[in-house]
Amino acid sequence: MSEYSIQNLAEQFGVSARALRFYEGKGLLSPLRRGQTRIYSERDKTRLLLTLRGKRLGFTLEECREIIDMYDPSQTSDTPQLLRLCQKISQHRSALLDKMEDMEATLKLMNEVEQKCLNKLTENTG
Amino acid sequence: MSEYSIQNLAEQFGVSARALRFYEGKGLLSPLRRGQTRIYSERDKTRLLLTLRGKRLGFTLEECREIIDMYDPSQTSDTPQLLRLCQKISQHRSALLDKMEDMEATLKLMNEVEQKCLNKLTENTG
DNA sequence: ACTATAGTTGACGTATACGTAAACTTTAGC
DNA sequence: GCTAAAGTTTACGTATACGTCAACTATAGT
Repeated sequence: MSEYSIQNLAEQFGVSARALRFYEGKGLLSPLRRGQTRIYSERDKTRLLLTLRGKRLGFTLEECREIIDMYDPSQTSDTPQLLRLCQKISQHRSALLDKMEDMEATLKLMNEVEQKCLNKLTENTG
Repeated sequence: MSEYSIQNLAEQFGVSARALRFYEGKGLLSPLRRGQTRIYSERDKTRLLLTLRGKRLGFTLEECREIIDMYDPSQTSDTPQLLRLCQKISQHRSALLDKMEDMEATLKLMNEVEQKCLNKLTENTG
């Protein structure tokens, strides 16, 4: 049950088959082939989820790939590689926390404007 | 003190003058002119801040403009317009909260991978 | 008056992220 | 065996967000 056709996977995530092939070209997905036909696995599905999530957060596909490759259970036991991984995680977390601040600031502003808006509306009615 | 040249404003935000002109073409900024020369005000500065913040969150410039125009103290007292504003705020807040969920999920994943990474490192050392 | 500096308007170039059409192959159903 | 559906590659097209000249103007300093 962990095999998906290109159309199936595309529909599951609401993207086009073209997009999946494009992501493959960018190294984000690497489906097996039955003949020429692409066969997507659970791993591909997970990576697609992370890709789209990253996109929504404003990361480029290249950045998504970097992050996702990092998190992929490639399972290195090599100490220097593990250290580099920890470093990269720190970097990406900083980037995310920065975005988080942007979001909180934006939400705060939204709430303020909404309050002003509601106040005016009650003025109009009252 | 609330006037800035194009270079000055660009440097304050770490963007190019070209970008500021581009944003102007997109309706995000609307500096006054002294002759042909652009003079940026505090309002422009604020809108630029919001623009860059929106960009970092993955909004297009067009979306940024929509949001920022909305929040700009144009101060409508017109009831139907105020109601539309409230609606739009709700929409944008939903979009933001979705992004927030993406971020939290990503942070959670980061922490998990980091933990695994640290565990392996202690294994290697121990 | 001369030059350096900053600014202006085109206009073309570029990277990202796909869309879309063309031409062909493979697979499934009748 | 034939057709329709789904898949493939190749290649050009498009929207976004600027970068990068080019050619000209305007202003400040010596």
